[in-house]
Amino acid sequence: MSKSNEEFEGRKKIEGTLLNTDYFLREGKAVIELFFWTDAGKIRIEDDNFEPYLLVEIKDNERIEGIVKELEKIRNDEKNKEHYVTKCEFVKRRIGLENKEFIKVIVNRPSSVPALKGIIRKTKGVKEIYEYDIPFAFRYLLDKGLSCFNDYSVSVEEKNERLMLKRIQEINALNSAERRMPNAIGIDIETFVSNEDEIKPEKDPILMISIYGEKLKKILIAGSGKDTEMIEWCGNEKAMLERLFEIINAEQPAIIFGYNSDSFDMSYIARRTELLGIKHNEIEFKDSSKGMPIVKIKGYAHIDLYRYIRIAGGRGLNLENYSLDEVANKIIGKGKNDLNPLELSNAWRENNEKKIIEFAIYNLNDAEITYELGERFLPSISELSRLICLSPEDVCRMSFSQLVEWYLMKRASQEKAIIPNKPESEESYERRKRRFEGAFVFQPTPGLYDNIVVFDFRSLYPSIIASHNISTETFTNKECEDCYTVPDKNQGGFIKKPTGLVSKSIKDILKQRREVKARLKKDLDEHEKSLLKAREQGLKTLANSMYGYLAYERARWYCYECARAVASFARYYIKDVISKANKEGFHVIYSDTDSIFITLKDKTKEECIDFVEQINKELPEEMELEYEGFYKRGIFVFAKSFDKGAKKRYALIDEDGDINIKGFEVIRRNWSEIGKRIQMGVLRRMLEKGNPEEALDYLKEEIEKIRKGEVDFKELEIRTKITKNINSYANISPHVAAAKRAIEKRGKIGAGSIISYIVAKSKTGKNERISERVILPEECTKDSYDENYYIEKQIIPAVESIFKTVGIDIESALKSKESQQTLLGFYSD
DNA sequence: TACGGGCGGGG
DNA sequence: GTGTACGCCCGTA
Repeated sequence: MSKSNEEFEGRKKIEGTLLNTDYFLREGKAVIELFFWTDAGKIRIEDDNFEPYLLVEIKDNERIEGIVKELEKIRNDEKNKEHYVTKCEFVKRRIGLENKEFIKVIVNRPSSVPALKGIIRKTKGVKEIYEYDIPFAFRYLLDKGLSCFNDYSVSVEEKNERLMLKRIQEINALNSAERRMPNAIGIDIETFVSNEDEIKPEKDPILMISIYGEKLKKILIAGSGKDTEMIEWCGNEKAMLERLFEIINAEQPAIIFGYNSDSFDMSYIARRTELLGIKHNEIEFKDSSKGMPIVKIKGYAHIDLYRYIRIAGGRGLNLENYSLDEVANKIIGKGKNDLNPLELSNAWRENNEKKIIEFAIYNLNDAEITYELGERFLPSISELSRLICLSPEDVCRMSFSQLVEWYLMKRASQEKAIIPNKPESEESYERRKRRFEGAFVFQPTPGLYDNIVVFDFRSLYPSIIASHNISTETFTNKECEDCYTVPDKNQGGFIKKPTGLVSKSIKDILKQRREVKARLKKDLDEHEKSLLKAREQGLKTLANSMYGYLAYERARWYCYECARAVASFARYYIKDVISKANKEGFHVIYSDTDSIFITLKDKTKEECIDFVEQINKELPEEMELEYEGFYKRGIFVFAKSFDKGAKKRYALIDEDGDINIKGFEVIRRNWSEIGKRIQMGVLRRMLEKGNPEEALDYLKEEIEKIRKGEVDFKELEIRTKITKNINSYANISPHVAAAKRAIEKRGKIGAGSIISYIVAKSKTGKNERISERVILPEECTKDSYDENYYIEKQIIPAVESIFKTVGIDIESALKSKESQQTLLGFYSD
């Protein structure tokens, strides 16, 4: 049928990106609503042609007609709500390895599923019920094979000014480069604070709200003043909130970004709106939880970046904490303005317009960095959303295990396999107690090594799952010929055919990832590149989370035997490589989980590469040992209080002089900069020339400088976070003492702020506790800081194990050269 | 050593 | 609403 014909029949076609879905009830019947982002903005389309259901497994040898008759009689009316079974249909599903017929029990409305599930389960002849806890909007996407952030062409019919869905079809033509990106805004609020320990919407009003979008930069203030292009003085809070809804309604952003906005901004706005009796049709908040709040806004994708970054997005970014300032600095290179938001209340009381405007700018800056963080993370969120078939506001609040689970639910649905039920809480509790042996770590012999080659298995755990058909339904305890047998004895095995759901999913993820990586090698524009990178990351996340998911006690596809087997295969393969390497005359110095470190000695790099090739010929198809790199030197240090090498604590230097450090605590906040710097300096000198004496000379020079007062005081600062009100600390630790001192000198310091202090010499000569000797950075002078504290408590511990590794006892080395100076035993704490 | 409870971010 | 985070740190028995 041609396009004009369709239009002639009262239909029209809309092309757009699916953003999210929801549903509501009209005359007791569920109506799905789909929100699309199109060239003309946001469009809402309804579909009232989808019914809620659950699946029933029938007991063997039961007469199916009799059961259907019973099921169709089920009715349970409560509190003005009627719940009943409308009809039954027969469907084929795979359960475990078996194909069976199930009864699809269709009910009158979504909430009838939980309302009736108990009665249905107890009906005579019913063995088990399934898929009774799948959210309705997700069920719709699954059954229709739709996914958020995909592009669709939709035929719609206009009915009572509503657009009703008639046909929907994916448009494959739009590749990532052409994909439209939805418009978004960032939001941030500032509130009045009457008591800093307890900020509640019941007593403290919102003072200002900032909205930041590509073309929108606005600060609304709940007071009176002179408007500017950016600042709108709304008179009072009620008018300000009404104005906020008006702006959002006019702007129609697809996405609203906030930072900690589930717990704070959005729930605060929702609560104040309620308290002030503001009527608004534009925005509907749905606080959908009892514990930690989740605020959903109907028709908008509200994304709380704090949650996303905390759970998923912030991995591997070396964040000290998840404050907006820290996160924004690390990710987009700019942070919050230097202003204490608590002081806004004072400015407000004093009606200090100039100061209030300063805070307004501060407020907008927060909305701006929130928006920019959102822009940065939207590709990952949208790609995960596409991959898993969930709305962006759902994926951004999920843990890795949940992401994996929803992905498997999608895959199961595509394969017409039954989605297993969640475990009861007792079952989860029992599962939690089960342990198994983890990864293999080779205890290194401490020392400095030359010419190190590192190999590692590419995606070791995922590739093991893929190549041994490890899946919940393929595990078997029986002896079988056509099986992958777990290397550890009496741990069963996995049948080779058919491919299990978990294994098949991961195989597919790995394949997709290889394809994306191949595409990324081509010359692409920035937009497409960022989307493909995000997809690649999303696939990696899913693949790497599968192993943990199998052992996760609340997983639907939980499989203790599978997780145990993955670890067992991993140990088997890595040990196999180690023994083969040793047999070939390589010297293995270290190995951890999926990597192997060898020293070349009389071998060449080429021989190493040949060795890897040989190993790969013998490995299963999905598995691969990779040549990771060559390092000209490496140091493996002693473990604290052990006479053996520490696992996971080493440093390597490559041929370009870049140092790769593992396990040295160089990034801890409560270490002074000087300790970190000297540790790094010592490591560098050891690794560059392989000469410990040079490192020792460097250390002595640095210690000499500390003694002479030739240090940058900034390097002496120790930073610790004040987590609660300063008066509620029972023990006065150094940072609390510092905070008290700072309050005396500079005024209030709230919970959550980071306090910096420096340890000073005793003034009385009595050697008091550190907490009695802390000073603030601005008080520090050449003579005031305690050089012995820094040398013994900050420098020595940082380098001690490094020197011990090369046979230098740092205490005696320093003592002998510093003649009279006794370094240790001097200090008691 | 096990566990129970609270916190994180936000103002 | 066909779904209820989670991992860490602290104090206490």
